[in-house]
Amino acid sequence: MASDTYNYIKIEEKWQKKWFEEKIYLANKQNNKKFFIHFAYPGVSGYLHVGHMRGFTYCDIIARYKRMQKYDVIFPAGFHASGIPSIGFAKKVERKDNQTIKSLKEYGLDEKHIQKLSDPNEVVTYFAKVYVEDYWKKFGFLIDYSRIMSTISEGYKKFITWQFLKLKEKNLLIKKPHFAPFCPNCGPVAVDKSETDISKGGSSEILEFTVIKFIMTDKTILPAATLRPETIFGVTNMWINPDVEYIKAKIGSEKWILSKQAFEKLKNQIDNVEETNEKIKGKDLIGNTCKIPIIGREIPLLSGSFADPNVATGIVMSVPAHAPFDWIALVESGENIEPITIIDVKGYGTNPAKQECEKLGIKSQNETEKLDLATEEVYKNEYHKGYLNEKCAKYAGIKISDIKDEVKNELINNNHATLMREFSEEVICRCQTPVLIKQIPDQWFIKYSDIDLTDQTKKYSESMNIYPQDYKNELPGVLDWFDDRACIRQGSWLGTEFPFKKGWIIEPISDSTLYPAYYVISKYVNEEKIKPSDMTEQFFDYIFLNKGKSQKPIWYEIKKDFDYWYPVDINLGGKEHKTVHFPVFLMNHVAVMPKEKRPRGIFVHWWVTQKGKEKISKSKGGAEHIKEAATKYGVDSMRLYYAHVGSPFVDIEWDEETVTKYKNRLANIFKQIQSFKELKNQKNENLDKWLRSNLQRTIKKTFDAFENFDLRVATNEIFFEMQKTISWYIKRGGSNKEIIDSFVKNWLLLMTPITPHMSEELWTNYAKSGFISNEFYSKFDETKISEKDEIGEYLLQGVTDDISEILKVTKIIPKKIFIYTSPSWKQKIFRKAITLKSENKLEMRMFMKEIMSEPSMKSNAKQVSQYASKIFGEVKKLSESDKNKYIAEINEKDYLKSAEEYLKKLFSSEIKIFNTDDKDIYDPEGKTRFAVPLRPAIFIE
RNA sequence: GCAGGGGUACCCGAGCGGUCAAAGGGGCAGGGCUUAGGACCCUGUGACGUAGGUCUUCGAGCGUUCAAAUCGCUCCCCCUGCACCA
Repeated sequence: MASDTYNYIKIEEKWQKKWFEEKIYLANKQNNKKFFIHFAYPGVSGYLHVGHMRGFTYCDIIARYKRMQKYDVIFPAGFHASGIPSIGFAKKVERKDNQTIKSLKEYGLDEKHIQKLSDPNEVVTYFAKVYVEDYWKKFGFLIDYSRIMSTISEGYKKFITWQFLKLKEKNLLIKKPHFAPFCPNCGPVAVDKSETDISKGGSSEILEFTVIKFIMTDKTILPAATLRPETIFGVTNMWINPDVEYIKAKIGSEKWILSKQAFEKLKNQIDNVEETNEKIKGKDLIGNTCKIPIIGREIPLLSGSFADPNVATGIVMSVPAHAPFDWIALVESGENIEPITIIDVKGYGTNPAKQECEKLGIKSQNETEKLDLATEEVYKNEYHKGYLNEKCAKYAGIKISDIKDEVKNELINNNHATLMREFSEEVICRCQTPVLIKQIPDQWFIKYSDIDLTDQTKKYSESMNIYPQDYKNELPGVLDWFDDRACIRQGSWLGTEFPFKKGWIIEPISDSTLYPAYYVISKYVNEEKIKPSDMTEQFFDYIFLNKGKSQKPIWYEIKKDFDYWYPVDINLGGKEHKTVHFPVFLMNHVAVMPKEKRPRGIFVHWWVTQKGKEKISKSKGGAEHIKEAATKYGVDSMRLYYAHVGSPFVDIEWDEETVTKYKNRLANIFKQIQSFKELKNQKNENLDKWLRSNLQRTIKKTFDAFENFDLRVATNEIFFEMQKTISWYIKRGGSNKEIIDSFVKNWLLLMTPITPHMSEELWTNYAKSGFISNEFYSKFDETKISEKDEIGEYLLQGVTDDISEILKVTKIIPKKIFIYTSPSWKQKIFRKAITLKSENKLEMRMFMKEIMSEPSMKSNAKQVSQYASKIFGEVKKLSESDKNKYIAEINEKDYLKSAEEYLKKLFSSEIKIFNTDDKDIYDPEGKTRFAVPLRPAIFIE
């Protein structure tokens, strides 16, 4: 294979081997300025796909850029192994889940190894290796691999234990009852969109019903569950499903009638619940009456088939004036009951429910879809615009949005009601059992609602570098909204035992808030310079809080490290972390760490999705294995793809063809750079200076973009603009070895953070020694900027465009092209105007006077005044950069002459270049009069 | 309802007061290279135009400005989170 072919597989392997053998990734204290970057470590839940690599790649790009800017970069990584994912994975292996076994086999594991993975700890060990070897190293990441850690390691657990001791000290651990999803079979489960624990209902939410105790004549309680307790004043009747067999239960000292299903749920939520053997058919209840608590009004029990025994208590209170379901059921029942309107809303008459039903043409309680719509509409209007009316006694005149909780609390406080939690949709556990909501009487929480903590964090976040800006603006709101978080779980979870309650495990969000600090220590643990058993409270207090004294020399060494590297400069994570991980990351730092150790920056990136904005997933295809993709497209191509295909702050769609295009582009650049070797060395003063100048401008632009973590802009400059620039230079006939060399050298340096492997290869080809990854950037050199030559090329570009345009329109095949640059008097006038404008003194009368004061102008007064007035308006509109262009002293004729050969070739025509001031100009059509500065006149024959 | 983000040429997407008929891809059309190959290169791709021009366009409509895709207001539509919905 020829050396100029882009054999990315070989190249990537070769350089990774070298980097990792020489451990160039180690964080060293050398330059006295440091940069700490890390990504939100991944959970260990199985093989990752190409989407995950986006954020990791951003991190490596930034880290590599910073190290080339002479920062001591520390870029550590680890695994979030706590929680259930790895247990879930092990369980799947144990029960021989087809998908799982298949994927493991595809990855090349043998039976024996697969068997081992029924142990969660083995799962973590295995995937930790896959992540490091097959993902991170394959992508050439200069992660400090000496610091790799996992959240279930002994050392880490010590660290988390310490953190919770500190939280307790600060009174940020509190105890209160909690209601959590629970599977009777498997214990606690997490209900979230990823559905790791469950097989159905991931988007379900926990609703809080108020169960109002209606009293029957024999004192039995008829508990009606509602989300709108304030409507109690408008209740006209109850709905009982005639086809359901209800049961009687003892709740405390009370006797309740409710559905069997409701009872099963309540058993987990309320104490002293006991089933009796008594049952009663729904239809037997109908016809009885009961009393509304507080109000005492007596109401009938009617037949309502829509009362679902699976929802809440199975018994529904009827508010026909405000609930469309109730209204329609009432109409259908044929009962002569008058709805009671208790909420006045602008835009509604006396019966909002009826009104909405009529609007939507609802005729029957079976039209649930329409009824849901109507309900939503009524509620929306009432909640925001409604006031309780005079029928609501002391609550009259109060806005619904303000009253809701008040009514609820009064009912509860007077034992007229209680609460019941219920999922908004059915949730089924992985084991196929329905998930319930269970009360945990004294759950521990981290008190994120703490006002002082919240305020401090909000205030601090203002001083941080947060990307994108939108998130920075959003963050204070998120911090306010963030409520206490239950921080321990009981069940089969991996993690650290909670120091204040035996057998309970700290849950995974709470154990990953301060973890970047542990990267400083993990190195010493990995190297066995300190044993987890030595990592006591005093140890961490000393390292992190500067409390107490160093008890061993190694303590001092670690502390020096911590003080050098900490705080975090950038914590980078996907948008899913915006409302969970990042807020707790900040709040814990603010709560526990000294002020100067608080994080300095957060970078949020969006996702890689599949076509149609679907979240990438294996079942829907497109989730290419990272290892395969790396072979298919090349790692550098993928890095370039991530960096360039979209802004970091939008979702991008994974598209194989697009990745292929990037691969081709890289191959082109690779070949192009190789081809420069064959150029003959030849100078071309103007052009050379132009290239040199352009290079510096690009460097400036690229650095600026990188400094703002504007990776896409930087990448665009490097891989698109720079290629255009050098192509133009070559096309124009540029061939100066020294200049090209310097351009290429800088180009390769700039490319390195994004496509490090290719850069290394070309760097060696260019007979440079050492790793380009270890090189430093040279500073932007303003002295190499040559405005004149930049303008010259701008002029030339304009001339060629104009000629092309003329040729296109006239369809002439040119024999001779005449170019006339503008006469000096026009240039003078133009410059004059610009100067005056810059001084803010451009005014017509003065302008003319000043021009005419020159004798040479007077002799040409007519043309001069014509031109001056024409230019007057134009100059007023000029932008700053245009002004610079026009004011520069450039000999247009000479510049164009230097490009004569190029023009000749380009148009296959003879080229004649004149200045309008020249004598004996050939100008049969008097085109010279059109010549203006930087816009020569053209005549073609 | 609250909060946030959007609507840009055939498509994806950048731009976010003048350098914008609007980057960059892709698609399409033509040409080149060639073992005429889905690789690569060049040209074109709003309309009109036999001289470098003119006209119309950045969801819709008003407005601010010498100047608006870019700023303000109103409206329509899409997405995300939260709230809410027996």
